[in-house]
Amino acid sequence: MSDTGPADTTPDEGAALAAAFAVLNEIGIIAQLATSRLQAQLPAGFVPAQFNVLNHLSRRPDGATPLQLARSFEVPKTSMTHTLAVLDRHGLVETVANPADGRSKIVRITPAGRGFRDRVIAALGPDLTMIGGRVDPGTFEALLPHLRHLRTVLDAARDPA
Amino acid sequence: MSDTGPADTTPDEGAALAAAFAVLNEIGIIAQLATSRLQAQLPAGFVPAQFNVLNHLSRRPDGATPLQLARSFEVPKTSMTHTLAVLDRHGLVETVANPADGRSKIVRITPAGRGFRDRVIAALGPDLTMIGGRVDPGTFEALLPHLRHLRTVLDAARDPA
DNA sequence: ACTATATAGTGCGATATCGAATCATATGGA
DNA sequence: TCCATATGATTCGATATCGCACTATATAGT
Repeated sequence: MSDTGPADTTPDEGAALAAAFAVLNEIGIIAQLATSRLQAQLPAGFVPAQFNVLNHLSRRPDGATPLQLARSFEVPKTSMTHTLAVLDRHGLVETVANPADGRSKIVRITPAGRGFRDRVIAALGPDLTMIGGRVDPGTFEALLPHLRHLRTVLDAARDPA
Repeated sequence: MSDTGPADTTPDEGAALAAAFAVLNEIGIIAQLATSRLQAQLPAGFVPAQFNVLNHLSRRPDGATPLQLARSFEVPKTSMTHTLAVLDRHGLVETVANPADGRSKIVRITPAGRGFRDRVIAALGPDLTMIGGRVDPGTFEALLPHLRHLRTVLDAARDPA
């Protein structure tokens, strides 16, 4: 068997698997590095998961239910309950009853939450500019469509959930 | 200001920032989805971080020090101490004194650890094959060189550490 | 050699993440 | 209507992750 690939496949399948494995490996490493940089820009006491939820909600003016958020981020409901409790405690999101379902809630970002998000993004700017200045021109543009496509496929291939 | 970008830049800078932000956003989402799939294939009680260390060590026959591992994954030393303690307790890595530095240790993967890693990768195969069958042909090959390049730049741009 | 400082690793307490169980409300079928 | 089952959310206990403080060893300057 090859160094990184799984066992016993035809050469073509093996090569395809190796490429997929390598891509996801690189993506994992880049995400780790990017998360570290995000973490470094967050106020003390906040973690990337909390910012990510705020960022997500900033594009949903109508809000979302905790379960929808949990599914979007592929985390257990209980983790989202905790994350939302923290954001709520800081006044960055607000929670109201779901008029369509008495068991559920609607979570919305508050103006304070929007300000928080905007400040973090602004703080990331110089970092991103620095990175942008060091990569070959066109790198991001070359990556983006393929990444969107891959994400769409992965997203559609989730457990029937 | 644009929807996702930071404030007050020239149009060109703004567009470049938006592209970089979008790429890292997609990468983060894909990594999340991929991690969930990895998680699903791990034996109960193991987390991706532990597998990642095993996978990393499988390519370093001479082993690595805990600090090197912590830096590779950009996690605090204390997190790595814990991760290695779990792997050690299960006999998946072994730890010996560092002959070159009395304060340090060398961590190596054991045959059991290699078997563990190989089994997980084999279990991932069908999943990856399914994904490979649903993405446009050439997607992974198109992504890989640019991702490697981006990772290299991010890696080189880390704090002087 | 001696001292000051830097570095590798760990112990501890706090928060984050997660799985199992629980409670409340919805939904579908007799 | 009543009951069985499904679903949204939370509580609780266990593990993971992390920052701070500490110990032990190394290194540099004198």
